[in-house]
Formats: sequence, structure tokens, C-alpha cells
Amino acid sequence: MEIASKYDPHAVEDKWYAFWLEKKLFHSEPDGRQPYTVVIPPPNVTGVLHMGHMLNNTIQDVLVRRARMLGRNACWVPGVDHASIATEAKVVAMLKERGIEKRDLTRDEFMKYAWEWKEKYGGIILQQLRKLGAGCDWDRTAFTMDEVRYPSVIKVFVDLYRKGLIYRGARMVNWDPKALTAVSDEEVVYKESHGKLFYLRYYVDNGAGQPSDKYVVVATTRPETILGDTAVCVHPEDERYGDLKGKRLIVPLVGRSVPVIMDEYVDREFGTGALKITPAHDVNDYNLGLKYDLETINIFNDNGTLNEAGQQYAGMDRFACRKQIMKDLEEAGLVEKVEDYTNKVGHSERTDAVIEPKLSTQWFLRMDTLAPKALEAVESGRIQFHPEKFKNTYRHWLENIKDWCISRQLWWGQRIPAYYYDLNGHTETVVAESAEDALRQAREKRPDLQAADLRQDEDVLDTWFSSWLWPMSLFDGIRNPDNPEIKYYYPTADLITAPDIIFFWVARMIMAGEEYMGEVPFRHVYFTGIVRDKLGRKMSKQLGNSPDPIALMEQYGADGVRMGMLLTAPAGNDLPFDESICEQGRNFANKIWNALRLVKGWPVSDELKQSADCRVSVEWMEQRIAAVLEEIEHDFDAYRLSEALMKSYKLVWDDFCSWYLEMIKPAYGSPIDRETMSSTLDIFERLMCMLHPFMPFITEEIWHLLRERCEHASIMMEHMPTSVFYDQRLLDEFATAQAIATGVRGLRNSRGLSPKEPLALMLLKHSDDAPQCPRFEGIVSKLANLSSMETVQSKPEGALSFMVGTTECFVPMSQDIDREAELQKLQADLQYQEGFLASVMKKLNNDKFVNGAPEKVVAVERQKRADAEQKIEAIKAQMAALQA
RNA sequence: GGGAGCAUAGCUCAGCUGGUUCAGAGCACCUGCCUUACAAGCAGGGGGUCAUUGGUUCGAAUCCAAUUGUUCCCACCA
Repeated sequence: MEIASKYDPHAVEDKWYAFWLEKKLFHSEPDGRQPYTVVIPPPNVTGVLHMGHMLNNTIQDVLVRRARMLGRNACWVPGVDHASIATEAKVVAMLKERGIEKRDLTRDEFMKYAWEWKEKYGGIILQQLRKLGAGCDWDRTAFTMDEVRYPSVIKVFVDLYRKGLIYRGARMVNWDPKALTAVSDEEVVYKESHGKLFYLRYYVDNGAGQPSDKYVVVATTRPETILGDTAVCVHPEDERYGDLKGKRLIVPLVGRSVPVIMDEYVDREFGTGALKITPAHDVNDYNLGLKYDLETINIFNDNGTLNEAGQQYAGMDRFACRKQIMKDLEEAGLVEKVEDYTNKVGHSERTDAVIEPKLSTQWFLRMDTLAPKALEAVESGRIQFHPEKFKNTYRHWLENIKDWCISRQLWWGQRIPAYYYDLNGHTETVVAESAEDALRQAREKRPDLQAADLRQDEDVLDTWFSSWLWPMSLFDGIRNPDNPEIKYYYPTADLITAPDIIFFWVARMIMAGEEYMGEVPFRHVYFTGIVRDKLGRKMSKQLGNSPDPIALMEQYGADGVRMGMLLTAPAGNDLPFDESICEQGRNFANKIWNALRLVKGWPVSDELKQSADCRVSVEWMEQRIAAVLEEIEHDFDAYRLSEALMKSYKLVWDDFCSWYLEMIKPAYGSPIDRETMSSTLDIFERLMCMLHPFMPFITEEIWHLLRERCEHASIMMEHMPTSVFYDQRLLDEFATAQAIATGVRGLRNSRGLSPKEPLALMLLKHSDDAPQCPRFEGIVSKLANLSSMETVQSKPEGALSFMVGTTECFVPMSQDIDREAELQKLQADLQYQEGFLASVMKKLNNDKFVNGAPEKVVAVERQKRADAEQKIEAIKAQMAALQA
């Protein structure tokens, strides 16, 4: 069989992914096995694959493939999120390009366009995940607005409303004037902004609503909001303003007379210590407004322009108005001074528009009963976070949680199932799963009501209000809580997500799970890090610093990219991404490939009997695998995936390729015996199984090339090797053999001796220490190219030496050796050993140590002393021999 | 302003309940090799006062405190 010397992932990857799909190997149905369920964090339907997805989904795939090979019924459910704001923004932009304005469309017309857009462009990311090798059960692909998920969301809304957990209220919300919707606190990003602090004069009311000659200076960053001022506040203990008590002030330009209120909220140190109060446009002012029963004057339209309350400024944009009003204030002589000022201004995460605090009617979900349960689930350990440090963040948030604003002023999403109608001149509300149901309910109060008299709420629900149900709604557990699927697959096993959505999503899923299933939605949460560029910056479209994952996989192979990313990404640690890490993955794939070439290139002989060297080599490799498996299992238990991968990597590259294959390798052209070959294929297979979760494609390919397989066979369905008892003494013995071989190679290297020239090796036998690797002597001879290996009673003349432990090893030289160089080496060695001995002696001469430390520790130190003394003696003897 | 985390080799990180896993790994680097599996490779090698300063202890990378630096989260004083 002719096998190319370089591994080519392209054909291999496409071939096997198609095979897995065709054989439906990712598909799961409930059965008698223990389930292992993972739900994908649903990417935005508008999304395209980025590096964060790569990392996140690779981890999920590793866990799912491993669980399946460990005999569990693995089910990884994929899906996408409708992403209200992001998608609606895209559709609006698309329509705009076609000359259509959203405001000219009816809701139904708009939704038709939106669904068309979704069908055409949505979910590209799911296709891209296939390239990565993601073994999702595609038959279960879900969408947060599909025919199962949509009604589930509505059902939950109605239910929570009936339980009294959902209410409608006037609240100060974060208004996005561009998207024309309220956004949650979590969707506001504060950015440093260089602005001005304006000092304005508020004249004291003379009692008749006219300015007197006295004035108070008030500092503000937003002079345009004076139009909505309804009070000025000072600290009650501020002597500067003591005489203002009970007075009124005239708002500059506006001419309105407003009261002076006194409240400790005011920071006397800031500005002038006098604060203007605009209850409609500032959260804190709003609260003060409530406290002092102040008038609320809303001066803005929803799009951020001034409304009629803005008087002569009506219709202007808020920022244009700010300039104009400053000009007018200057002209009126009402400006005391202007300072440069840097503060943080809230921006909309989605549209980047400056957030406008706005008083509006929104729907809220109460958190006071839901939050404590979610906190308990994590505190009690029913859910474990990896790494654990995120518990702190989680706790802090839940302990200070505010009610969740769940309404959004958009069309793309689940429309809030609240209906309004007139009853005796005021508006009544009914909440119901359908219009028919709402009508039925409403008729109980107003029997003559017609369907056309009911008006459904215009708003939709926050997208997270659908995603928080994801682990349940995927199995239709909301509508049919007793169905066999939800009973089998819930709770899911592991959730893999990024820490930035711990509040948006993780905490809320826990709440929903507790509320609707009475059980947590998952047992473990694995938080990935954030993928950054080499400079430590977050990857973003704007910076253009994000590599195209598809192109990367083209270049390095999906396995290479997966391996490279995982190797450098311990849980919770940010990943500074550099293409070179993919190179390491690609190189590893190539290494495995070439190991296959070597093994498959050997002719096999049935006559040849297995040599003792080969037998012990096989034995060693098997023991070694068992030992590493034990470590890897611990790593997986602790979710240390990168450690597990690194150990697998070294097992294959170092132990298997660099040692084992060299040990059993027949002389060129000679055959290998059947038994060793067969064991080697077994070992190779086992290694491929171990690697398969990390590198699914190449392992499947090689597994098929190693032996004839039946048409339906796949490595995916093989059993993952598990650790068994292993003989540590054999492993130790081999470590000694390795040390000897390495010592000889080092000697050759430093003295420029050819590896082709066979050398004789002598081990100096001390009193009763036998040669330390009896079973591997033949192998050492082969690996180090020794002509002989013997134990001697005394030091040979004219030999180079090195030490393995306390055993001196000699290689006699025919030609003269460079005495000067050898002496120098020995001298350095001597110095080190003497220093080491001194540090040991310091301890042993310390009575407190000898008496205070455990017997075992002291014994170890004594052994160290003995070893060091022996080594020093040996070195000195060698030096003496050289100088003789 | 409040809170949490981190600081070990050039880079990314291990290092569990203080003591032979105590100073480690991978990559990068240096030297020598195109040795018929692999130069995407082989063999060998150098490199760290474990951020700083104190403390506890017979003994500290490991425990405690302070300092410095750094990251993240929360709040958002107009």
C-alpha cells in the first residue's frame, strides 16, 4: 500500500463526516443506557462561526464523543436563537437596501420578510459546525421560535403571570433610541467618554415666579435635560445652601419655577453640591422624584429627538439640542463656566446608540422567589462550576438581583400574550395562550366583547426569555412535562459556555429548571475563556483581528485547529490565539499519519517467533497506556481537558512513536513477527480511541486503515479504553533504560560521535546494586547502538562517563579524549553536587529539623546525603584518573 | 466607589492537604543531523531569586499580611 508522506485532511474530513451522518451515528433515542445530554448554547440565527464558537463547540464535541465511547447514550442537541434585536436590525437594514422602511410595513408584512430572511440566511453557522466535526443530533435541530419552542415560551409567560411573578409596571428602562426598544441592564456597555461639565445659573425665585438677583450654580453634563427639570437638590447639611430651604429656583431658559429639595443622596464634593433633578431622564432623579413626589416631564421622543415639552427645541436631536441650548444659555449669560469632564456613558450593546434612561411601561419578571433557588443549586454543589471561581460572580449577582425586564419593543420574537380591552372606560388586561382564550376570559367580565375589540400587546419578549427554557423546551418538556424524552434526557450533563453570559443565560436556566422541572438543568457548567488575539484584544469584526475559522480549517485541518485550540485553553482561561497553535495540531496529525506509514510498511512473518525484546516492549507500552489513562481519567473528572490532551499527545508522540516503535522496529527490509504486529495494531487502535474525541477525523481514518473493517464500523462506536492495574516496577525499570540510552546519546552528541558507530558500555557495579533494567538491556543496546553492555567491578581506563542515578556508566574510547574538556565538565558537575550536599547537610545539622520533621522526611534527606557523597566520590575519582 | 481572581522559563500554563515529581510541561530558542515513517522530522542542550517585602514554621512557589502590577465583574456622582 502506498501512503502519502503527508497527511491530507481535506478528503478525509468530508468523507467521514458524510459517513457519520449517513449512518446516523449522532442520533440518539432514549434507551436503556445512561443518558449523556448536552444542549448547544444556541448561536444567533444571524451568526457566522467565529473563534469563540470553535472553542466552545470543540469542547462540547470532545465531551460528547468521549461519553458515547464510555457507553453512554450521548445526545447533543443543536439549535439557533432568534436573537430579537440582532435579527430585526439585519432585516430592517436589508429592507432599507431594497428601499423599504419598516414603519411603512404592517407587523404581519414585516414578519413575512423576517421569516424569509431567516430561511434564506439563518443558521449558516450550523452548517459551519459540521466542518468542525461537531457531532450534533441534527434531527433534533431546534429554533427558539419554531412550533415547539414558541408556544412553550408563551405557556411559561402565562403561567408566571398567573402565579403573580410577572407584572406590568412603569419603570425607568434603558432605552435604545436607535433600535427603539428597551434593553436590559446587561445589554448596556459603559464607555469612557470625553465630555464637558457645564455650570449653569439657577436664579432664586423671588416669590412671584421671577428671578431674584441671587443664584445657585448647578453642574450638569446634559444641559438639554434642563427642559425636564422639576427640582434642584442639595445636601441637607451643606452650609452653603442652608438658606435655600423652602425656596424655589428658576430653571434657566425654561423659566419654570421648581422647588429646592434636600436629600443626602447628593454628593457635596461633586460639582457645586447642587444637583438638578430630571425625573424623566435619569434613574437616580427618578427615584428622588418618587420620594419627593416631583412632577415628571418627559422631553424626548422615542427616537431621541425632543418632543413638544422641548418647546422651541422640539424636533431636534438630543445632541444637536445640547449644542444649541448651550449657545442659547451662553447668550443669556446663564453659564458660569465649562470644564472638561470624562465619564462613562452607557451604550447599547447591539446598536451602539447612547442609552437614554426612559420612563416607560414594561413587563417584568419578579426575581425574589426564583433567585434564591438558583443560588442554592450552586451553593449546595448540585451544580458545579468549572473553574469554581465563577461561583463568586454568580453569588454576588443573585444576591443583588433586580427584577427582569422581559419586554422588548420589537416585532421579531414571541409576542407578549397580553390582550387589552375597554371596560367601563378603562383598560382591562387579560393574559392568555391564545386570542380565543383571551376572548373567553374577557367575556366573563364583558360578555358582549368581540374578537376585534381585543388588542394584543405590541411588544415581544426578551430573547433570553426563550433561551432560559432551552434545556427543557428542546425536549418539549414545557408543553408535555411527562413525555418520555424529557424524562430521559433531563437534566442535561454538562453546559459549555462563556462566562459573559453567566447572568443572561446560565443563572436564568437554573431558575427555569427549578421552577418547571423541580430539578437543575445541568450538573456541571464548564466556562471557556475568551479567544483573544496575540495582543490580548478581544476578537471583533471592527478590529478585523479574527481569523476566519473555515479558512483555518482549510489550512490546518479541522483536527489540527481543534487540537491547537484545546491544548492552550484550560477552563476559564482566556486563549491568546495565534495561528501557530494550529500548526502544532497539524504537525501532530502528520506525526500520527507517519506512524501509520511505518507500521503498515513492515512485512509480517508468521514463522518468526516473538523476541523477548519485543515481548517486553509490548508489555511496557500497554502498562504505560494504563498509567496514562489513569491520569487522563482524573483530568476529565476535573474538566481539565487541555491536560488530558497534552498527556495523550505525549503518550503518542514520545512513548509510542519515539520509544515503542523504535524498540520493535525490525531492521530495514526484515519482517516483524505476527504477534508483535498484532499487539502493535491493538495498541495503535487504543491510542486512536483515546484521541478520537479530540481529533475525530484522522483517528477514524487511521482506525479504518489499521485493519479491515466492516462497512458500518466506526471508531465512534468503539469502547474507550479505561485504566487497568499496571506494574509500576516495570515502568520504573524502563525509565532507567531510557536514562541509559539518553546518557549514551548525550555523550555522542557532546563529543561529536556518530550515531552509526557502535559503542561499548560498562556499568560500574557497586557493592550490591544490580544492573537496574535487566529486562531492557537488549533494547538499550538497540536504541543507543551499543556493541556491548556489561557490568564491571572497577573503572576502565580512558573512558568517557556519565551517571544514571548513582551508577557510573563508562564508554571506553579508542582514540585520545580531550582531557581538558572532560575535566571541565566534571568540575562543573562536582561543584553542583557539592552545593547540593551542602544544602542537605544544613538541614541534617539542624537539630530542630532532625527532631521536628517526620521520620520519613529525615530519612529522605539522609539518603540524599549518601547519594551525593557517592557521586562526589565518583567524580573525584574520575578526575584523578584523567589527571594521572 | 464595591467585590473577585491572577502574578512560576521568551509565550501559554501545571505544580492537590507546606518536605524526592520541587522548581516542571508544551511551544519557541540553541547545537548537530536530509539516519529509507515523518525536516510538519530526529538526537541533544540552554533557560526561572516562583511579582516585592515582611511574618508563621525545623522547612514556604505552596500558609498569613501588606505592597505593586494585572484581569474580570458589579455600581454609575449629576
